[in-house]
Amino acid sequence: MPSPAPGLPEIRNVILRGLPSKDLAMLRPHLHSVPLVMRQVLHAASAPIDHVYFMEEGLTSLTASAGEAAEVEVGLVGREGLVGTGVLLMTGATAVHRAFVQVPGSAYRMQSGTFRDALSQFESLRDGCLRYVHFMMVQTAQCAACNARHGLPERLARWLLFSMNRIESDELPMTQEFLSYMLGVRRAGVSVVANGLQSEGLIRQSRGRIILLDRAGLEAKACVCYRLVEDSRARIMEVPSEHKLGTVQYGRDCALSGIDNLRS
Amino acid sequence: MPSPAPGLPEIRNVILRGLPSKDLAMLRPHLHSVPLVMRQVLHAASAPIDHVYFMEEGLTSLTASAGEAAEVEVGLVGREGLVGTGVLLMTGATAVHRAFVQVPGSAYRMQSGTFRDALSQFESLRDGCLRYVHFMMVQTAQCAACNARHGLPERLARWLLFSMNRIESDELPMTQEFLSYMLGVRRAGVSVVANGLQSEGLIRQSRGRIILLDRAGLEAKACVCYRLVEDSRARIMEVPSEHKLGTVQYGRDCALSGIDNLRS
DNA sequence: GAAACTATGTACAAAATCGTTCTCTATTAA
DNA sequence: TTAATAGAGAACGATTTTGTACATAGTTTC
Repeated sequence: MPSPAPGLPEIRNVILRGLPSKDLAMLRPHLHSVPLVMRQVLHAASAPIDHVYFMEEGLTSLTASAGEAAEVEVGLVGREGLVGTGVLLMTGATAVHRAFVQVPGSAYRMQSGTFRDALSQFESLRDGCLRYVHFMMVQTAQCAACNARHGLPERLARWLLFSMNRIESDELPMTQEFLSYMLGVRRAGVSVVANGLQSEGLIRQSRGRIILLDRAGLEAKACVCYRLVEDSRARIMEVPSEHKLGTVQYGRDCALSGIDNLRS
Repeated sequence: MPSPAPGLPEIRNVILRGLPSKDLAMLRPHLHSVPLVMRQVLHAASAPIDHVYFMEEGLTSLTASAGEAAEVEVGLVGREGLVGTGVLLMTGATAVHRAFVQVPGSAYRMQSGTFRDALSQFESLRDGCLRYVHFMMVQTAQCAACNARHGLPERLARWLLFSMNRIESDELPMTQEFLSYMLGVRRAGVSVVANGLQSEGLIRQSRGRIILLDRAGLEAKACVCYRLVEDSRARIMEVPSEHKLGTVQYGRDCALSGIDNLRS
């Protein structure tokens, strides 16, 4: 990891890290670091988006409504991304989805108006954000295909791996109840499948926590969607311009911190 | 319908119609009208996109791969849209999906390089296209949610209505085989459900053709997803600037041509 | 007009998922 | 310490979807 500029906290967000330092310096005064607390709603569905959030840590979930009290997840945002993409795409945009915090963390927040001004001024920012929109489309589309064709075990494995990659941890603070909600299935169904994974030694669960024990094993359980989306992320988001700050590739050959003392 | 400028064919594409006539005139030399033939592939998955297509007539389907010979539809493009959105979002973009022609028609084609140049020159074009990307995200996300939560009958009804709206016709040239492919389900399943709809008098089928008999009835069968996506399309794509050319709102209260002589 | 092909209708057992309900246990609150 | 609550495991039949197979009816080809 490169050390931060003196006096300034290090930036972890992949989009911001991809900006030329000159541009970043000019944007900096408008980026306010805010904590993200559990269940916090960053924007509601069909409501105006008043801030965008460059994720620094934690995990945010985007959901679409499938009728009465049935929300299904259509995207996950970690430090590679931005919550509030609607602002990029349309003046006075109201949100397509609901965005809420799944795993607490922090983000750099910017007012939507300021963000729009910044977009027209900085090509680097525009490029980085549009690139991220591209990735989000891949993610959502693959989610659609996966929901149509793949069984619960494969989808659950995919979701666990993808989420853990987003927060760069082998431990996921998440109840089965919530998981079922995100996948659009029954809670009891998740219970059965998760137990299967546990008895195969791939994960370990305890009330509201899921711990990865065997990454390779879980990847073998997941459907191709996992690999497709992760590879897309690497291709789309890990651009040459980020080289100067170093690159992180998770999920392929990068050992995550702490994986060893969790094994067994 | 407004009459076209003398000597020029009328433009039907919603994005192009939304452009100021001055901008459109400058783009015109780079827009080449091309026919779209059945099953034509406009771009393959993970291949470079060399042209973008502003749809004029017909229907193009975007699919994502869910493994071995399993493609699932994640979006439909009619004359409201553009095929090749990847070019907007990323320099040297390779396609996320496969795009192929479901219902023959025509489009205005433009070279990707030219399109990129045009985007940086014309704010109106950039706005219109990004707006469309926004709608595509809504569509794909709703598809993901729908695939997760809703049963085959609802999804089939949704698909039929949405497709017919896209081509502005009550008749859809489409086999059950193909339908099943798009929805990611068994062909026999579609057969049973479609028969149900037919015996309820909502549609009529004959080899490779589906005819809408009772729009209101079919809308009642469809899940909320249909309404959500159509409403989004109206909100996002039917912008004030299109007023000067007249606006079309399908699916809500607009009687489609020929609906009467098909009834009964 | 016969043959070949394509699209559709139908059937049946196997599997997956669902909705529901009931425990049991770990954690939290009083 | 006790009571209340939330998370997880398990069981039930009901429903949906699957995989597979075969029959029938339009359509095209020769």
